[in-house]
Amino acid sequence: MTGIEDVAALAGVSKATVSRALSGRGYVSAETRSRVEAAASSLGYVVSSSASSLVTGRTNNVGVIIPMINQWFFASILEGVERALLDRGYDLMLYNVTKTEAERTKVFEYFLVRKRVDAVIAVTLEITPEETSQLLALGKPIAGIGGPLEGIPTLSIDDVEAARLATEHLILLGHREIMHVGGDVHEQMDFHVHSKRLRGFLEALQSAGLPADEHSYVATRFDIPGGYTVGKQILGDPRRRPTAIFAAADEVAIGVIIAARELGISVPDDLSVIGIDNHPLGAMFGLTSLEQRPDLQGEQAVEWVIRQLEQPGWAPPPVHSVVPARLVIRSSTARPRPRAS
Amino acid sequence: MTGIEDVAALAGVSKATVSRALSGRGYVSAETRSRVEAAASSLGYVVSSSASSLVTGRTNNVGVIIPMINQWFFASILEGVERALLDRGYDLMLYNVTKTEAERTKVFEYFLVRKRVDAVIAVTLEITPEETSQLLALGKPIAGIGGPLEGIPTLSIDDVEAARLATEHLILLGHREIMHVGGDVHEQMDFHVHSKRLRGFLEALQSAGLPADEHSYVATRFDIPGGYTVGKQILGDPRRRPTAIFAAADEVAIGVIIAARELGISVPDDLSVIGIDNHPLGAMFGLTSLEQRPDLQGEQAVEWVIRQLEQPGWAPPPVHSVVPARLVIRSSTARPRPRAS
DNA sequence: CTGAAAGCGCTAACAT
DNA sequence: ATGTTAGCGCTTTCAG
Repeated sequence: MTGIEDVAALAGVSKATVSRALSGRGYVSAETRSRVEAAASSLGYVVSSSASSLVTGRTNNVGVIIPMINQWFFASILEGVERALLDRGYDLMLYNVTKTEAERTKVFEYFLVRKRVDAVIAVTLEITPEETSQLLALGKPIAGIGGPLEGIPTLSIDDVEAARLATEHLILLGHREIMHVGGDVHEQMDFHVHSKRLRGFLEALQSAGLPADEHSYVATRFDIPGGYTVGKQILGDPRRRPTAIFAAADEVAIGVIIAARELGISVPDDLSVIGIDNHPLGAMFGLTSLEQRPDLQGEQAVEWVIRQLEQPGWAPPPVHSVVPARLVIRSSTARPRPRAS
Repeated sequence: MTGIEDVAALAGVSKATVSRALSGRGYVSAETRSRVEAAASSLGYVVSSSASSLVTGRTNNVGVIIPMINQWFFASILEGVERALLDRGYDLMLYNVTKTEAERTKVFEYFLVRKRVDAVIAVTLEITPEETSQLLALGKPIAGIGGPLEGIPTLSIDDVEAARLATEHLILLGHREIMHVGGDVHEQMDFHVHSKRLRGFLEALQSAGLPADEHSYVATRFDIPGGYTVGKQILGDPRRRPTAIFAAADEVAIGVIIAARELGISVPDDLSVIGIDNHPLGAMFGLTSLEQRPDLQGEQAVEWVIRQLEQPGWAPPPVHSVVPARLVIRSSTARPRPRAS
């Protein structure tokens, strides 16, 4: 394996100069630099990251802890993080920590045990206070996405606001019988997403002077089958059927629409459905949705940690800060035509 | 940061002994070992991976190159790979290489440039011969999943056989008008999956003495919307409608079923649909499916590369070897009742 | 079974 | 602007 010494010899300079020329740190004359670069590439030289990490203390790796990969939201975040990281010249170490205790400890051990990452990005991680302090004890930049992590700067959209916007959109279209299909407020891994979206919904109704009771809201699993099941129930009885539904997530909304279509209910003609996320499948179902860009959140988190790495002293926005996603009503997709009023 | 020297001092032994005790390599008396371990954990000592990599030449990292994350098949592989790697004590470096040229070269540069992985797993990577040789030139264990990579041991299911099994299942149930909805044979990133599944389908028909013409097969995009679009076309005309459909992937099958239900066609009563993959959403649509376990392929690939790492001399099965997935007909879900004979 | 010592390949002062 | 030199923290002969 060709090392820095070979390059130095070929270029007729010292190892130090090669290091400076290739890393861009320190003064090197343009002429020398190009000679070194030529030598390096002709030899196919590449720095040994272990050697350079050993002396600099920097690994150029960022660890990502994520609870699942096989769901649109999480996969999107991961894609965004990966893209941003690669772009900035960092590598991504993936830790898919599931709920099982054994795996959790293993991951935390690895992180704490191996000093191989410069920073950590934690995605909707549900962790105990002690796990948090273990993370913090690393003394490395950390950013969270999607769930407030006590003591850790976290990114997420403004759920209350998003829900309110969605609901107001329906109200503006003339709907008065609007129902909310959301997640179970008592669910694990909630991070108050469900309760916040419910709150935004209720606030919007209230502002518009519309009544809200326990029939205005129903909880289900946060995926397509969840929405489907509930959709069949809600829409089965024509007398109780709302004219519009605000689903807390596109996946739920899609389930509802599938159910509706099977029942011969046309969306959006007979029933308006709006969701949050802008899930790619939405287009197929004529779904109106507020755009949440998990990939952008991922990119943002990367910015946060890298900025801390590269300009010491800089600190991300305070704990639990909430960065609103771009909320876009794709009105072209939504043409609700309420029967009521 | 506490180093090996501190541990040695506290345990009253030399650095060398600490190293042996903690790494498990070399002779250390049981008594000494436990003293060292106690010292290490009381100090919260962890080895510096850069230092140890520098001297051993091993990083304990495996690189994974994958073209996309946000799709069931790919995410499943990634989950399987991650699980297996974590289990064996390796870390996973993720490289999501999309089609854009810039990103590709960047990834390949990183791999070639940084010597930070011990092995590489390439998922359905469509690479040029020179990229292949770049990979091979790394001189590190490599395994591919899903697409035959010239010169690289690759895992995939037996597509022809899977398609044949699925089709035979329908034939056995009495169907004679069976249609295949598959991917476009001329598609990029094909790896012959589409043509192989088509071939298996045709062979099954032929063996059963059933006719097959150009109307027996239709190509579409390999996802839910793709299946939906085609479903509407195929099933719209009651006279041409087949009694059964073999979809080349569950996602396509699900699209077809959604279309069928909207048309008032009951699955599986009026129409049998079978797919390949055992996609989790299948259950919601009463879909019969052959089980493909991408996560298991991921785990297998990990075994291959790690085995090469840990027992030099061992070699994985020859190039392009095909490992059949577990093919499970979930007959409980499928109750086709053909109108024809 | 344990210790001493020689690096692994590079970077960062410090000189020049 | 470039060269010299002293390690970074660990593993691994080689002695004992």
